[in-house]
Amino acid sequence: MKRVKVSNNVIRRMPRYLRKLDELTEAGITRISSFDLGHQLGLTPSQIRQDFSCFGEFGQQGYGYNVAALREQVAAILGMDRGFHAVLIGVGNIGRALMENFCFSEWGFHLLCAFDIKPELIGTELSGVPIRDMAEMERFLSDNAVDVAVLAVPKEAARRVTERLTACGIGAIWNFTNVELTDPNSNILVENIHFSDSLLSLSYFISERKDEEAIRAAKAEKLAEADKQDQ
Amino acid sequence: MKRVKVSNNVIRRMPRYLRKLDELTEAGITRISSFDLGHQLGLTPSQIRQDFSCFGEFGQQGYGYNVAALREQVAAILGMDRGFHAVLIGVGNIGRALMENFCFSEWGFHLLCAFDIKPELIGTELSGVPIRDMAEMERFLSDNAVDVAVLAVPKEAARRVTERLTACGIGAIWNFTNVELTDPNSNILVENIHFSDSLLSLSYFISERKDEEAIRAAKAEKLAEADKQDQ
DNA sequence: TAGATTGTTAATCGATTAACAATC
DNA sequence: TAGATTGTTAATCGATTAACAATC
Repeated sequence: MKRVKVSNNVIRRMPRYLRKLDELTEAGITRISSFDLGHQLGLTPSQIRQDFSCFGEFGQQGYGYNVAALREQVAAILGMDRGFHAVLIGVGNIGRALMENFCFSEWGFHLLCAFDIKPELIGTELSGVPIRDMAEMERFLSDNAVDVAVLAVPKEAARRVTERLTACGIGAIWNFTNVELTDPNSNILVENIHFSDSLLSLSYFISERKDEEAIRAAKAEKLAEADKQDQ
Repeated sequence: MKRVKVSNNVIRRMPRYLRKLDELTEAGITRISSFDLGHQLGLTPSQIRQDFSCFGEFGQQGYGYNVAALREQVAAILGMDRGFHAVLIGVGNIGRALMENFCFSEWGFHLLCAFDIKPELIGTELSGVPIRDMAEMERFLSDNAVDVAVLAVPKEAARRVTERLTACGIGAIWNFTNVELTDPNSNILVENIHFSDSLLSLSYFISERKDEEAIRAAKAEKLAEADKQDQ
């Protein structure tokens, strides 16, 4: 597989391709053209072909793409076959929801264990994943090759825990706290799930639409009034 | 406030500005230049100024931006002062986590109620929010002005519930299911929280970095070998 | 006033789209 | 073979960056 520098936009589209390809597989569809795939995702055929061509030649002239083969290629591009190791920090509501509902292995990850400070949780298991004492985190991280720390601690603890993780030399953080961890000096990879950013973007779009509707309504009313005066 | 067509990228940066401005406020900082703000967010001063200039003139030559005033402008841009109404569909782990931990009102939203099908939940409250029977959803939506449905049902139910919501004429969905709801025919606003997309993007970046490291290591080894043969 | 910093126009850069030869 | 559709090159479009006059 090619690995040239690929733009962020392309990379962010890859998981969507994966999801769509899985959906097609489930629907029993075995081949698809860039035209149809683009149509289903709201993208142009050109973009589909450009995106995949960043990584190799996965299609066939006159045929299109084989769904199963393309799915495997996308999975490989995303690193789903690498078996990365993750640990979860913080077994609050979000942490528990992740352990109980989010299937790490479906995406190629192994969740080794979780950490928390609550004594009643320490030593127990959830969905087969052991919960350890937060105090043992450093030791565990030095004894085990861990690729990602899933950060699900309360807001107030976010920075302190991040410092500890950085000190351990962790390479990546999947950040569920509403704290901006991005640090220009650090080269740790941070991927954020910012619920509030997402909701506020939606809030913007709803506002925009309401304003547009209000303008349309005002125009319509003005028109109706003008009509009435004309008569 | 201006409301010209603003690009998606600009809008997605607004919530980050809001967060940073809140952080500055908490730290007691009352003014900031585009240079400093950009530095703290990893953006150029030009971009900061361009972004805000989409909505008006919020700064002052020779001074910069007043943190509190800018924060209020950004909040208004995002529609945080509009008091949008939301309902939650599905009180599983994610739904419960949202009710217990996510402060809708902090972002200007009112969570009116939640819906579920489990009899033991119906009629109870969580964080002061009543849980109703899913069967009453249509009636509730026609009796109340609801701007957003927060979709947190199991994967299998996602499409069916979306159809019901669309039939009710709901304007926006905040989608926590791992299902691609985007429908080219519908003009419903959909904002996705796709955990797996986020993790897979991170997976890509980790893979990329590991590959780069492997290449570097291979080069170093080759060099060392060449050196040994030279001696 | 002098220094700082904005808002905006112009220049650059990068991403998307279109076009088409290659070929299954 | 003819039709379909790729991969890639060139053209277009849009977003970011740089520059600078305006002005606090």
